[in-house]
Amino acid sequence: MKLNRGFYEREDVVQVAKELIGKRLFTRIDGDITVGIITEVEAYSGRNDKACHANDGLRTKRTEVMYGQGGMAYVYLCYGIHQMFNVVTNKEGLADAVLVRAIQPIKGSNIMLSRRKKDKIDYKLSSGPGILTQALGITVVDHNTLDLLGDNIWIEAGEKVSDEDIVATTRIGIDYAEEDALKPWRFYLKESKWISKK
DNA sequence: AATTAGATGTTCT
DNA sequence: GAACATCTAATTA
Repeated sequence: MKLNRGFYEREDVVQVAKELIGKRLFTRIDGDITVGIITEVEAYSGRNDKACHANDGLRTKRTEVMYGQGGMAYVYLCYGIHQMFNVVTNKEGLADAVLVRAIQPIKGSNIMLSRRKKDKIDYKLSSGPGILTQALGITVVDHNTLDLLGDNIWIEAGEKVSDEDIVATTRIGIDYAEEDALKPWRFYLKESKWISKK
């Protein structure tokens, strides 16, 4: 069962981010379906969060998707090389998003291996924001602004995860965000090996 | 094991 | 022109 619109449209991004841990992320590209369990995420808020691209009402071509309704995909290019996949949350006009940073492959790992040009299945296959998109075949041109209730990319419920199994810590790569860099808005599965960084 | 350099496009100064 | 929600391979210890 796909997660419904109401899941994404809730007000508290941090809560949505935490609940995305353990969910299953699907992509279907040219008929090939690949699936991974979400093991690591970060929350970004459009208000009072200097780390967010759309902080303080900043509206550009790139950030426009985040102002749309919850449940859309925000994919952007980072450092000119890596594509990053985010889930847009909150209602229209409020630019919040959750960055998916790592997944554990559960279906189509052979396809992921060939997309990543690897021959071994380990955490380097899909743990890290720039490489999980490679593994799942997510790109800016194909997936930015797509609806996660559609048939190309979507999220379904998975195993139940309790709060004690989730670690909350600071986000990565956002030192420029001053005091907001200290927010414990990164979440990951405590016992999982599929984590970009402990 | 830890650090460094290089790749490279979009956005903002 | 600088900074950036990063990854990899090469170098140093």
